Amino acid sequence: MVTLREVAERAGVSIKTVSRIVNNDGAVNAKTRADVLKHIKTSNYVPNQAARLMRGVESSVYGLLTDVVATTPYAVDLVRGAQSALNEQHQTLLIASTDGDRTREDELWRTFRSHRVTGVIYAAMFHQPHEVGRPEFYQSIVLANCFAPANDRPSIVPDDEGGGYTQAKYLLQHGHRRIAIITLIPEIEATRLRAQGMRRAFAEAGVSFNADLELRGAVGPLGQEQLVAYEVAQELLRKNDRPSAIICGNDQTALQVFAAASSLGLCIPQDLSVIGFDDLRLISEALRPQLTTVALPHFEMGRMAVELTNSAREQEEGWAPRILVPCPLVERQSCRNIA
Amino acid sequence: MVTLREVAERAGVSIKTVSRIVNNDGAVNAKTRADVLKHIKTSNYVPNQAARLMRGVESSVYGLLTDVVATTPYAVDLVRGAQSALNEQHQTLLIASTDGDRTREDELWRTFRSHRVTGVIYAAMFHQPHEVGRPEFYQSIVLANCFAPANDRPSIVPDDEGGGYTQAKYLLQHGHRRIAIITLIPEIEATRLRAQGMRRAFAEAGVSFNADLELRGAVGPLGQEQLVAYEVAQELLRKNDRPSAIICGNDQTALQVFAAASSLGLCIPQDLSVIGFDDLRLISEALRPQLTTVALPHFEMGRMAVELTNSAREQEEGWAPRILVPCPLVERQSCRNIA
DNA sequence: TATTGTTTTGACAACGTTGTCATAAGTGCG
DNA sequence: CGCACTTATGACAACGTTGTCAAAACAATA
Repeated sequence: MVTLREVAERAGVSIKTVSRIVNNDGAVNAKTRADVLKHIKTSNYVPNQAARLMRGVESSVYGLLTDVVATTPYAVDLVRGAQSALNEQHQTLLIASTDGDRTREDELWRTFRSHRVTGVIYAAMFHQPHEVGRPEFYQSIVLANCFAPANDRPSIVPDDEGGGYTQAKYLLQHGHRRIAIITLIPEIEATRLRAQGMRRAFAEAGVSFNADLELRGAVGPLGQEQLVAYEVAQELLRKNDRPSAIICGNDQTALQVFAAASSLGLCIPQDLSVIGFDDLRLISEALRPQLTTVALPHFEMGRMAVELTNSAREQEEGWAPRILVPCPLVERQSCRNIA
Repeated sequence: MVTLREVAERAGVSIKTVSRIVNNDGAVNAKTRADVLKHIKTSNYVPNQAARLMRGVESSVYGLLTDVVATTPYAVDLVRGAQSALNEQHQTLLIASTDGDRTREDELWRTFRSHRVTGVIYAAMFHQPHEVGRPEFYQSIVLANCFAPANDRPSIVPDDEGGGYTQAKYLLQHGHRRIAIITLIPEIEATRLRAQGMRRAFAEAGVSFNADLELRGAVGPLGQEQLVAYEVAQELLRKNDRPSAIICGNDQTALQVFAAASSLGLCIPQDLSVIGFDDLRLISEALRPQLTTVALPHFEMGRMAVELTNSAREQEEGWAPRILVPCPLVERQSCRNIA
């Protein structure tokens, strides 16, 4: 691998001069610069980051630590968002996954530290509390899609309460009164928050909330849950007083509701309105009719996490903002007005 | 950040002794080791990878360079597969995405080089040829889901021909004769290869292949194509001599075929058999009936890419294997026997 | 005890870069 | 020409680690 020294020898100048040119730093004679640049090109010189790091220059690498998030398609947008923000700073991303294993998590914190990464984003699959392994290691840790129980780490989470509110309000505004809800598993924070938001919307609209119509669309332990939305929806829709609309915990659930409806000869949105959550375009845009849903802004969360990492570094001990990212409505064709 | 020197001072030994203990290298007195280990623990010492790298130790980082693959849910499994293989070697993964921009790609090759990554996996979104930017830089580049036009780089690609064969053969074996095909866009290698495989299956079964039933399910430029499978399927299924089965280019297409069928009151699999491609479980397992499909083994490809990277390093110039990963059938409930 | 062999330890250089400081070369002015 | 000042360049140390080699400590043997 070509080094500064070699380039310097070939160009007949000192190492330092080449260094200056590579880093655009300090005054260099235009003629010298042009000449050295030529040699840099032809010799394919690339600076050695390790050597720079040793001199105390800040590493140009960020770490992304995930639990099982990398297993899910949701992750993609978060990573993409982070990358997009990092590109602008000419930084790259070191990624690793704990697979939910605490020992492995500790190990990975050490690995990141040994690489002297500039900052770390810890992203969780589910919006839930998470205690960071060794908080003393870093200034710049940001939690994404989860938060520190003691609120001593900056975090960035979706506004699930607002998302639930948006779902319910949208249907209420369209004249629906008999609205069923098919939820995610109750263990996760999102489920509780969204239910809260929905209740707020119902209350605002002066519509009484019918708890009988709130059903679980997934069962089983967190991370290995099974979708039962199809069966749940079928049961709901077979009733005489079937709901005119269904709020889904995610777009996959909505997909199953679509299937259940068509199995009973019901048309969407004529006979039933359906609203999803996540905006997994793979599903929401492929469905016919296309799915009206509330977007979980993973891309934005990834971007913001990086930005927050930068400011986290300068922040005072103990002060830890929790940023709520709004979940916007994405209106398509799966809901109708029944006013 | 604590250094070897500091630990050595506290423990009252030389730097080298601590180094030996950290690396489990060379003979150290048991008593000394125990004592030093204690100091390593309490001082939270973590070795500085940059300094190691400078001494010529091989970097413990691999690079994953993608075109737009990180944008797609398919990517997730590839990354996961790569990570799974790397975990076993205590290596981590540096990732970056070119977004299809050639200049950026060159830049990223340089970035990876400056980090002295051990090997690089270049993963493409579509199975297609790709000329690696600066082949002279690395020994250990492996292409995943794409291949070098000159065949001078090892690559690892799905066996699309076999996948197409599997799809067609499965339906033929189940007694179907009138089989429609809804393809991906023709620009990608996969489309051509799968068609080839299907023809082989038809020929083997002695069934004549009806080109009229082969239709495009997506239109538009590569990377921004639009799904029109719903409309295409509706048209197909309205005909008097409608097919008894449809082969889909991916699971999203199958999703649209499901929707088209139910819009016409047709039941799957009673009235129509559907087989997908990819096995995006998000879709294939959520659909009702669950989707019979052919899996695109991204996880395996990621794993194998890493392994191939290791052997690529020792390989001779010019010799470049192209490894085909089989695409296995995943049998679920969307096809029926009409024998 | 002297000798040999083995185990354990440490001094020192080197990796490639950048910051500090000094020197050399060039420029303008009285 | 001498002086101050600016611009351009280089010598050298330092970052934290590991490989090389030598020395020290200890054990075993004659």
